[in-house]
Amino acid sequence: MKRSYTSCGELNAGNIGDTVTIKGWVNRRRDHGGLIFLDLRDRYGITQVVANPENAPEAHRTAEGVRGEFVLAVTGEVGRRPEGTENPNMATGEIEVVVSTIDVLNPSKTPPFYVNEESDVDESLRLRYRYLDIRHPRMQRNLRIRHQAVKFIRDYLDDRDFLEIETPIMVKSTPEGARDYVVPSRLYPGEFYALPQSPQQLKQLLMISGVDRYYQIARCFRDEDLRADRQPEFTQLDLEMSFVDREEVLELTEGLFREMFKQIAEKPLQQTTFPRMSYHDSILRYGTDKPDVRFGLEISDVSQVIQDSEFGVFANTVSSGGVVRGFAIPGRAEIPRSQVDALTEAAQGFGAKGLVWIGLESGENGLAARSPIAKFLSDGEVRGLADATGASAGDLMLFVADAEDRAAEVLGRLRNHVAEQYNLIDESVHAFVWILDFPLFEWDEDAQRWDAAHHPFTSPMDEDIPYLDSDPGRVRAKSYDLVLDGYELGSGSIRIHDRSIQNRMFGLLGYSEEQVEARFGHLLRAFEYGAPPHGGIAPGIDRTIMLLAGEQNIREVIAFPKNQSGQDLLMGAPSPIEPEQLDELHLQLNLPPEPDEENS
RNA sequence: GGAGGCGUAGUGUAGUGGCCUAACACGCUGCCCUGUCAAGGCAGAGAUCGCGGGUUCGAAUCCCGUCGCUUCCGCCA
Repeated sequence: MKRSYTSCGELNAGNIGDTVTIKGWVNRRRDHGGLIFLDLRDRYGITQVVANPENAPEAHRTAEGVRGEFVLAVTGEVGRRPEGTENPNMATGEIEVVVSTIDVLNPSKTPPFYVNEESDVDESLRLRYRYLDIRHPRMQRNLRIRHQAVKFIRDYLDDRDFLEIETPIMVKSTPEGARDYVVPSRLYPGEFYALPQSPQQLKQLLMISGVDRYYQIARCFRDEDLRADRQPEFTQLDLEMSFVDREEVLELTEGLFREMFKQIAEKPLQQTTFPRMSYHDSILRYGTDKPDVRFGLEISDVSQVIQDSEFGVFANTVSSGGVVRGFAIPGRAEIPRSQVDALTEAAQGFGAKGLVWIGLESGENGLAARSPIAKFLSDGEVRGLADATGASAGDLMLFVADAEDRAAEVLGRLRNHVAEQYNLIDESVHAFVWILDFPLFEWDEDAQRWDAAHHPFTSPMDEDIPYLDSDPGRVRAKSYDLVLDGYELGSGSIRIHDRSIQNRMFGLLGYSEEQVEARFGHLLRAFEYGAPPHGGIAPGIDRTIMLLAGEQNIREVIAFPKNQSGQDLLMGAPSPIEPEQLDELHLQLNLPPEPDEENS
């Protein structure tokens, strides 16, 4: 149904002569003593209103008392602005509403920050007054993009026979994974519901239920510390399909994201067919399982090249089982000392023992090295390093010698750091990439046992099943991560539907039969009644929208987010509850001691 | 839990040992002003420089502690 009044964005020259009523907030007021101009703002735009004391003395008197953010209903005739006073910067700049009456629907206090311009205001203040912050075009746009993306997802999946099904928010606590948020039970003293970390088990049950293609825009909860891309409650596109292999999940997901970005994103995709990379390759070439492939600086292993080097650090690292890896920065051979020091410091901050740099110059016999370790390097080694990293004269090579996983991590982070530092990221595109063939298990050093890398229902690759008992670290999973611009958007896998393999998984993870029964009994019983092969994925909605909107922080695409300390500054949560509420829930508080206030 | 950055009128910033009785812009209040659109002009109010302690003849400025925000590490099957 059309609204009964006119919005602030729709009037144009075609409406000249119409009598209209527009409603909205006062964006700006310009008082000329005689004429008063008011810019009225709503979601759809801004329209100039002019109050003339000669035509409408009463309305003019009202306009004198109006201030920013007052809510008005203005009635008047749409007029063409006088020759020479049109504003080409405004969508409605050809016209104005010549006031006959102004109705102040509500006054406003002076806002604590500017609503009529974008400025870099302290985020706590924005969050405390989020309802004012959301009046900004930036937030309006972000929330609109979010709506469009979610609507696109629903339409796309609806076209492909998916059913959207809601699963409970109050579920059962499982000690797996992240810390649970829990809800005390009034009816069962001492017992608790948990909020879902994801609807993982429920969607698998829906597959057994014959739903066959399920999705949900699912709210998930994890009681872990926050980051720029992590909130304690967040939204996933949770989806699952029956009778599919990995390829079908990848194709469905890839199609969805490709079309969604084509329709909504402002930037094109670097490649419309998402590149695929094994976990192993990603760690080797990018030092991370969520590579940003919008820039080069690819990492190479040069251990073979310098294993016999006279430079002891290199040779010794390799002979003791470590690696030497590095990458080249094009055109930076002449790097000043201060920048070398800064890079070294950064690398050490990432966990490196040190950083070797080699500037390549053209010399008499080909390449010459400018480096503190130049005197230890043969011409052949310099050439070998250049070949391995793809460097040529004028480029700067950086190397780290360490244990394999440490070297990979340091270089991965250094690669991102350098790209940012030297502006090497192609910000004009989005780059998706699939990371495949993750290991099924990770070794938990603290607990001295194998842990599920994804979750315990992830299927091993068929050809790796023989190594389940003999060499668990070698077993690859039928799992996959969708990565965009260096952010992990989501993970998925083909699940185990074979009870005997599931039992072997639990055995390897060190669960006793009692633990298995207590945690997963319901799911395993369901698997005994005809579970179809199935698999799915769960991309994060907030991160996707963040990247679609070009934001650096998911709080910018969430209407009412928590701050980094996990507080809702607008509502004031968390907060104490009444003793009566505690009693009803059979709870007693066991608070940490108050900090000593004697010295304050 | 750890590391870095930040904290000065309502907002954004300047000021890094005395010239600070803390400056500038916007906002706010009052007056003037009939074609502005970041309107303009004049006048004015508004800050115990996050908080506490210390060094010093003297601290927004240096030191110590503490609190808040933020980014990262740990954590996030």
